[in-house]
Amino acid sequence: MIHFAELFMKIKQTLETLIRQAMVDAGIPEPKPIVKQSQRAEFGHYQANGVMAAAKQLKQAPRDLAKAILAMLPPQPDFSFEIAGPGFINVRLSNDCLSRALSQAASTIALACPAPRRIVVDYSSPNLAKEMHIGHLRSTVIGDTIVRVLEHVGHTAIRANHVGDWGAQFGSLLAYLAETGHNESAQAAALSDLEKFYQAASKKFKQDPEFAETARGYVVKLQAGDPTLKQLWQAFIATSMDHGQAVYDKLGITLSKADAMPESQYNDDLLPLLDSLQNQGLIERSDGALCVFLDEFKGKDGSRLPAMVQKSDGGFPYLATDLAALRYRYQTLKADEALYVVGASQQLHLRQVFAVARAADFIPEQLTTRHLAFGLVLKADGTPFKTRDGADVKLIDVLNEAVDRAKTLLAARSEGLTDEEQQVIARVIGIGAIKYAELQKNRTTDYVFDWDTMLSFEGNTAPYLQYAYTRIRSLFRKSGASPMGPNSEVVISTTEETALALKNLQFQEAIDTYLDDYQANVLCNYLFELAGTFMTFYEHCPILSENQTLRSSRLRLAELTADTLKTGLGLLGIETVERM
RNA sequence: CCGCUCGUAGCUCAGCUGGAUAGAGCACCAGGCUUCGAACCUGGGUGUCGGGAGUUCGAAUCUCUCCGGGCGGGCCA
Repeated sequence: MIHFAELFMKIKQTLETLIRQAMVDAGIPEPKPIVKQSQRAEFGHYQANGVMAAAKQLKQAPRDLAKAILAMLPPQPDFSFEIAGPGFINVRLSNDCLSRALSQAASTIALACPAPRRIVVDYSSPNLAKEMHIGHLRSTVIGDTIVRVLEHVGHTAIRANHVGDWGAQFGSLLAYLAETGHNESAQAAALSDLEKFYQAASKKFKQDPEFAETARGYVVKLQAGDPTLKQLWQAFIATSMDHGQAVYDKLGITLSKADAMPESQYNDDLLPLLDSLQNQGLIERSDGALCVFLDEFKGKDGSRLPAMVQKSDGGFPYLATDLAALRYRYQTLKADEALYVVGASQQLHLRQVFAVARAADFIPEQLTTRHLAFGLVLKADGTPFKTRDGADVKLIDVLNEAVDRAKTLLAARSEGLTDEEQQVIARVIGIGAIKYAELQKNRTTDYVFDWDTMLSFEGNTAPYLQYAYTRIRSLFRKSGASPMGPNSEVVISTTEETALALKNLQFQEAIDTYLDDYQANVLCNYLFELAGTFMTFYEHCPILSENQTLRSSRLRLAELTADTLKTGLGLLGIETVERM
């Protein structure tokens, strides 16, 4: 008999353990059961694929070995096993087992994490002095999902917003303002004005070598602590941070100003860091700059790839800052793990950061570092997402458009909603659609941003999931039923009920799979399947017209589904509404 | 030239610690609302899994090679 309190939503693990033991008992030295959810209903609910490989090793007939393994299993009233094909073991859970698992389930909330870790998640990381643009969407949304899930399963997630407040871009901005006499007005300027200055400045930086030289001088002056420049700079930062927070609030991102760990905060660490590298003999002067050359970045032809830690003019490139930041994550934040939600274009850079930090012993072996890369945001025609004149699309404009579009669609479909309700619902749907469209695709590839797809309200979209949720809520409104609660009985007789019960019980497995590689599409697909399974159940299984036992059982099944949907969407940072 | 990454249905994408007949959504076609919300459900798929070779009982998945796209490769970040 299975102890549900322990195995609830850990079906796969339970089977894995069970079958592994049976394989050992059947004389297999190092068994790999390879338990997976079955792809087809005819192959049961789960299948173990490991018998064939083991049979090969032992030089036995696979089906005979499968039979021997099953013979080693203690009696299993909850599972039925079947040998199929060349030697698969197909497993089916009994309806009674599913029913008991659900009846004893307090909710679909995950179990406590057995080994909590401190995990720093670097995400969003906008450059200050500019408005946030569409390019910041991916890191922000992907990263926010990661911290939500980590916290959900009991880890300590430390949000790290590595905002760019300190570098050459500020040098050219300050130089430009000084040259054009805009210093006074810039002090009080809105961010959009600052951005214009910034664009003009970076254009000049590229075209005018003399100006570029001046700009670099300003960086050095700023880094040396020039009071006038510093005051101006602080005004820029404050304006930018306000803007950033407004975008986060609108997008429903859990970042706050307190999570900002700006580049400038590592300013005082850079020289000591350089010293440390020097003392360890890792530094080499090359063309006037200080570089670290590691063997692992050597080309086949012997060419060496430098990791530059100080420029020839004495300034520090971002590698130096990122090294200091990584060391800070270990020394000060006491991280067990550092995740970087940063674009794929930074792959080489981050590999260098990790490698140099390890070579210099800034971080210990057991601290795991991971670059969670993602691709670009493209338009439907496959070109980068820019305005017609090639400028970055402002993130706040995208969010507003999403809400506007959702409101239009809502007005055409919904009845009986007040303007105020429509406003709220349009925000939840519009923002949810953007986030879901982003998360639903594989993180690593480029992503096509398409309004019509994400807001079509059909197919694998946030509105479909939100709609499934409102249907369940409506059921409870309609019936006047009070919440069923954890101990209400679930009876399962139809295939639709079996499917829905099983799906609900697989929530934790979806989360586990997500945590392997932080691919949110795993969670999205799970929720989409859950919603689809519910819709099928809903169409085929009458609820309110049934007798008391069946009625409350099915209401409970619906309620559990609503809980799972709401929790799951919540992990993706997507809200639900009672009606839409 | 070197490195990383991707190439799966008309389109957007899953599947990749090797497993059964490669799956979804969109679009398209045909059905289903006097009954719990039809933003839904049911049925309809002849795909060189970029090409080739290799490893294996078995390859979309692993290895090699070629082709094609994207992104990187010392003084921007």
